[in-house]
Amino acid sequence: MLDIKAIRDDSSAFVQGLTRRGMADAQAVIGAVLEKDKVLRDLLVRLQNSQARRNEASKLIGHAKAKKDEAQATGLMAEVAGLKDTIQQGEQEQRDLEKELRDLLAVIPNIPAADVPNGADESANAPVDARAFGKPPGISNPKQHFEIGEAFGQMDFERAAKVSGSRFVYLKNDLARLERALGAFMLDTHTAQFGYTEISPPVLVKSAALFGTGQLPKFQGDLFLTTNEDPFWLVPTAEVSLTNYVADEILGEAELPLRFTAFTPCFRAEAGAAGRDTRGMIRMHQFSKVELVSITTPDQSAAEHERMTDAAQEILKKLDLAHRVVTLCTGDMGFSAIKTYDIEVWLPGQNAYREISSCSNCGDFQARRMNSRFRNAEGKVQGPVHTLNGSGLAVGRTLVAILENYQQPDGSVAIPDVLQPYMGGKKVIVKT
RNA sequence: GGACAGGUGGCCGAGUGGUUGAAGGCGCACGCCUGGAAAGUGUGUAACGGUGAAAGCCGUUCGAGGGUUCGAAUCCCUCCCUGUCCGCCA
Repeated sequence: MLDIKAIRDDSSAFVQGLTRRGMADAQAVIGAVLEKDKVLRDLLVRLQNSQARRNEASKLIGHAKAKKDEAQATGLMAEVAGLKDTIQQGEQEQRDLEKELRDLLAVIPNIPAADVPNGADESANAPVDARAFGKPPGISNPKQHFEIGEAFGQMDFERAAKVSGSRFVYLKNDLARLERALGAFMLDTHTAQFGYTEISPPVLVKSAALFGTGQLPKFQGDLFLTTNEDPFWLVPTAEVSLTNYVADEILGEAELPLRFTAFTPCFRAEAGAAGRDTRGMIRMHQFSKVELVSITTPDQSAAEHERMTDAAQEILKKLDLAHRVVTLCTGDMGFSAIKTYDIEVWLPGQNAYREISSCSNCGDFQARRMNSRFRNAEGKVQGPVHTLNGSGLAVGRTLVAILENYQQPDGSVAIPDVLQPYMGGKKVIVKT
């Protein structure tokens, strides 16, 4: 949620920021917000004057009654009775206007940071050369991960389709264990090396949580919703559960930054993705992911963003997987972000770099929606915190990357050194 | 799911219709006291919004939303949450 006061102070900066994102009618959108805000504030001045007079008169009534001055009390009571309708009407109008203003603001995306490159789509994303790691391995006639997994008899899309439909998979045996190993390895790295606190969070959440992180109300179509009387949403990412942990709270500055990590399933409807990545495990309705979330003060968030990206990259480095990092351009960023790094891992089977992590600084955008603030050592409330989230990493896609990058000429797949302890010492995966 | 009991400031806790935004305590901040500290003692200590150059003034908020009343933390209705017991259950 954008800050209405900041919009009032410098609306052109917001028009400019939204235009950079590719919003064609940014001027009109901000104009509508300002107009609604003006109507609301005009109402508040009138309403509050009436309320002040009512309060004053009511106090006088109390005094008059105490002094047994019934005549004065009766006169004042008549006056307040006259104000009653005006006030009740005004209060209703206030509620309506506040909701209308909130509804307008709720669907406006965050403003990109100054150092985010302009652009309409992923072709304008900017490589971060200093973060690039490794070289694509020279594998002749590389197989795709699903060819390898199916040949092993450990990756079964057909049975998954029978039971659940498309975009689901059964992993079996060593591949099932590999998923669990990756989750444990990632959690261990983030907790031990980067100070994240391991969390096992809810994966069914209320609407308010999804509003807080920005998935609702605009992106309802990407989500699954249960059908019971008080429905739940299935989280599309643990970002929702981890970030909303601090919703409606005022945190002490001394306890910041908070760093949370969790290994959870994620659920995405993938509406609008028909025909994309239809084969294999790249795009599923259900997948597992290790998520990173940081809650910081405003002055820490930019540095924390770099640190979080380091943590995510560290996993790929330990696995010795070639990857590159791009800064998403204004047109390719998510709704809540002010700046995003995507980490793209090399997939020999696809002969391409594919996204395996996305690390975003959301500034105060989510904090404002969640009502998460912090106070300084003196106890003074300082305003909204900053929130960041990143994949550290997408476990399904990491498994894909391992299969494709570690495939051997004999059809087996070597297990990266750092994972062998998690695989009971096993060094290689073969057909079972 | 059923039956009770509750939801008040950073925390605990008083408060059943009229200077109560809220006693008291804890915590915290500053001062006094002390060689220094503890103890003791004094003062201060909510958020959000409107208005204003500022000081300030005003409004809203006692789980949420409605209602009664001239006036609601206090009375009524609906909902949510927490605790305890029972039932069910991984």
